[in-house]
Amino acid sequence: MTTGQGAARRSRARRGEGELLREEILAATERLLFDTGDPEAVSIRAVARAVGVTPPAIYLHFSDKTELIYRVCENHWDRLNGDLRAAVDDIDDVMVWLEAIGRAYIDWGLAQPEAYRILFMSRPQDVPAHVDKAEVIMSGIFGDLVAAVTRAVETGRMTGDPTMIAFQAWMCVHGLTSLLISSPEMPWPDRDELIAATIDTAFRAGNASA
Amino acid sequence: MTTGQGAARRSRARRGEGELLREEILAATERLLFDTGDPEAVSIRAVARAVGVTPPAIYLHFSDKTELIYRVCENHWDRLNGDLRAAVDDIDDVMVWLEAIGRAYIDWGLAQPEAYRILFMSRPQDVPAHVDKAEVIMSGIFGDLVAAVTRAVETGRMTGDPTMIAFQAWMCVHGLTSLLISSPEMPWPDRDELIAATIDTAFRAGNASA
DNA sequence: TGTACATCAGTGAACGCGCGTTCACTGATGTAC
DNA sequence: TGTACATCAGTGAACGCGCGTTCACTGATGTAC
Repeated sequence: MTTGQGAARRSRARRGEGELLREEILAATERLLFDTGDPEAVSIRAVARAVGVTPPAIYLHFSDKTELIYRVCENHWDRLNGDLRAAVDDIDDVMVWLEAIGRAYIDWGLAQPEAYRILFMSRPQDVPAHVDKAEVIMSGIFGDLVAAVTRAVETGRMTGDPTMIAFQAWMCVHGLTSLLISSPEMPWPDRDELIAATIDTAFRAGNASA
Repeated sequence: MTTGQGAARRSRARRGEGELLREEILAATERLLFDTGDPEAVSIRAVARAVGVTPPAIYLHFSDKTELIYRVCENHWDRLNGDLRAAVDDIDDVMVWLEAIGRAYIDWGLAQPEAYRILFMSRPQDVPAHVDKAEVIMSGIFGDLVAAVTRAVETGRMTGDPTMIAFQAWMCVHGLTSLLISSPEMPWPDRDELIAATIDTAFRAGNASA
């Protein structure tokens, strides 16, 4: 087996159902990306093999490799935002919300390390030039975080600059998540304890009682 | 220019001086690695071009590509440990030492982001199998950190489990360093302020006065 | 001091590979009449 | 209900590329006698 000989040859879509292949290509690319965590390691040919189709068929749905990879990353962002929002959807108390979002973030990254790697640990040049990563992040869950911290400060439950506090909190949870991903073989302390301590530290910058 | 046509053809070393080429190869590989931050993006052929030599000449000094890359990474670790130790060499007070090492770590990563990326943000499979990364880290500057925190706890200046505190501190400074490296285009708050706040947070887990 | 020889530090050409992409094509599916 | 035709969803072969690695070789440098 060279690179997984993939599905048997895919039967051709009926007329008007060409879009089905598009979805299959995206799903296969995501699987490959998930396995390797490296956009460069995913090839058009490998995707085609995985789907059970010849390489030129990919070009019927994506203009080139860059666009294909980009579409998949777009999905990652959507999933991250969707999953995290769902995890804290029904929480009213802002301090509880903050703790929950921190945990949800760490869990998400550890559950799908390769997706996390692509979103937050990749080289800037791996992101297509027309994507405004700052805008993507700010309009997503991180924007919610800043809003939540702002509310906490306004109600006197935290003190300091909300943006600063939010960035610091992000750095704490990212530090944990990314180190566990990139160095799984380290003799880490108990993982649950580590997560609890990190959540605790993450929002201490703005802890009014500190 | 395809990939930098490199030096003009290198003049041949005199007899007994073959090891000179070895050093030049390592230096060129390090430069290429530094430019890309991606071990996969560095090729034997590109290294040979950069040195001004033909590809087979590389094999006179390294058994294969994996060994070449590994030797360069080894140098990175040595430099990290050497630079950081030098930065805190003459500090006696343990709390001052901790703050200084945190700053030195962040500065080092930001000054050579691609080296940092290779050491702390790469895929586990990019590291040659026979390297015990845990041992490399523990015997280096991180070992010094654990020792320092232990001293701080023993003298009553911090409280808690030294290993836990050290790991948490590492995560804080790593979170900052790696996010600044991987997302330079984000609208970060003032960098100096961010660094100061992170150093502050990093050791708060064990801050006896908290 | 001169010459044959071994060795060292490389070179040059070639191998087989997988890659992204293009191009001309095919053949099943649906539609018009 | 039957048939000619357009279209859609692909295929198959080929391009040129850079890669890691191997192999047989070369020619300057130093050494033994």
